[in-house]
Amino acid sequence: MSDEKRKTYKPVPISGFPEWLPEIRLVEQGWMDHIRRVFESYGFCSIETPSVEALDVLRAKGEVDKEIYVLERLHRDEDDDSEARLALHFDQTVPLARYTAQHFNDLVFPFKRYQMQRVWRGERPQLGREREFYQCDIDVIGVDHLPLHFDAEMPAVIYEALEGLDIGRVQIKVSNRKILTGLCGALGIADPVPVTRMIDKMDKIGADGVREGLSALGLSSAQNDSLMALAQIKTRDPETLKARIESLSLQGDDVITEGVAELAFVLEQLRHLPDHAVTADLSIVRGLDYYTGTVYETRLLDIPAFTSSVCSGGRYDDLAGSYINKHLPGVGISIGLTRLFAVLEHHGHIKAGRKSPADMLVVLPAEERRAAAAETARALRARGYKVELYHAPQKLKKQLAYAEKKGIPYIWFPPFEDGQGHEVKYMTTGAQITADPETWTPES
RNA sequence: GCGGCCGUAGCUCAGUGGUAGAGCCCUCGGUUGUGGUCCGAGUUGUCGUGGGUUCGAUCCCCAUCGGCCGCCCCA
Repeated sequence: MSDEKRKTYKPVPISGFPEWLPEIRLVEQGWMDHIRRVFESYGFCSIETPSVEALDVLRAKGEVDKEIYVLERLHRDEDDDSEARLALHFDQTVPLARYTAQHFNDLVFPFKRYQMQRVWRGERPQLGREREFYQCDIDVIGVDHLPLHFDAEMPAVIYEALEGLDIGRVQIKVSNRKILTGLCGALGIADPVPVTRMIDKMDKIGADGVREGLSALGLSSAQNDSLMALAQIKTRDPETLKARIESLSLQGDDVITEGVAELAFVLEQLRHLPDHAVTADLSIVRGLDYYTGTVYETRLLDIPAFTSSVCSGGRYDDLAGSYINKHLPGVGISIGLTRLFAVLEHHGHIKAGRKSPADMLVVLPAEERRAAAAETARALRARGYKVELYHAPQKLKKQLAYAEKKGIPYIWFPPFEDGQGHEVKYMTTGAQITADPETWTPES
């Protein structure tokens, strides 16, 4: 190295592409492990699809409005069209559709799978809105028919997954699109999309805001009143739900009746969850156009700073119609893991873990003792501990400070001289006792 | 894609028309086999980039890039 200062690129974070320090990553990893365990406990199997799909596949469902990252080889021959254009997937539903169609004959239906992968969207980054983020999806796909039972299983799974993350009380809001779209039809509203989108903002801009918005869309005050009366229904009791819909005098519309029955069934199946955990909320619609029945959204009740949904999904009539000539209805829900994690981290709700996964640091007393210390470390590892052997025979002050900074809770002292025994030090209390690497277990 | 705010050490920020500081962090030391506290010493910046005004700009003006927030949409 010369005296002259080397030229360096200033390292800067890439906006929208989050990364964590080890002590935060440890927590995120713990979350993923927990979520995975819950998913598997309900029998969902894991699949992983490539980061990329053919661009045509991603666009097959008509969602061209998504900002898609296209993959390009630097040395691609300009005229070479032999390779399909690839792009990073923006969700896990489209890849699932392609996957299901492709492996249709080898899959067992109803196909229950989970998928925890990164997805990419080129939208403007903001807090809780990244360009690269993890989604944890569960979906169930049926052939021709999919029992409503699964619509009720989704919130049950998600409640368990989120409830174990130490993020306070979680509430899953459930609705059924048939009710609101049925009402739009009954009211003679030609294009229900802008109307439902406005109603979906209830949480954000309030009832008055929605009412104004609906008027601005050109609805009559009678239409407005009907919609608002419906959209403000919020209950977790199926009987109350039915009663309140009946009081709106909407009988006779088959679509609405069907939607109410489905939603009531879902609520009924979720009675085992705590009171706060589930509610029907008729203002929930979801933006995605392919949802046809049950829809979900999730709120954190104890963290007011977190206003957006951390987990949402719904039922769709036909998952893979673009890829296979079969009728495959499904229902799915997705945890926006990175959004959830990043926002909570930003607001100081994530308690940092340790900077190292190691349970203990084995001290290296002197170079001549390295072989013996390494043997001690192996013995402890063989008993299931995560063990780091200090790398150099430096002053103990340095070795202990190293362990302290990394948050390693136990220091193991192998013999410094022949004939001596082992000792272990508890960093939390400072206590140090003699111990045998073959039998020692930490006092709880 | 549209609108607003902001760009000074790794981080949080102060500061002045005459080429810069604090706290935290980091490194080393306070002798002989033991961390966290305390004390002492030390390193770090093209003051986002380019141009203009000026004898002189980090500070004034213009542009540009970048970041953050809101909207759209959504996890």
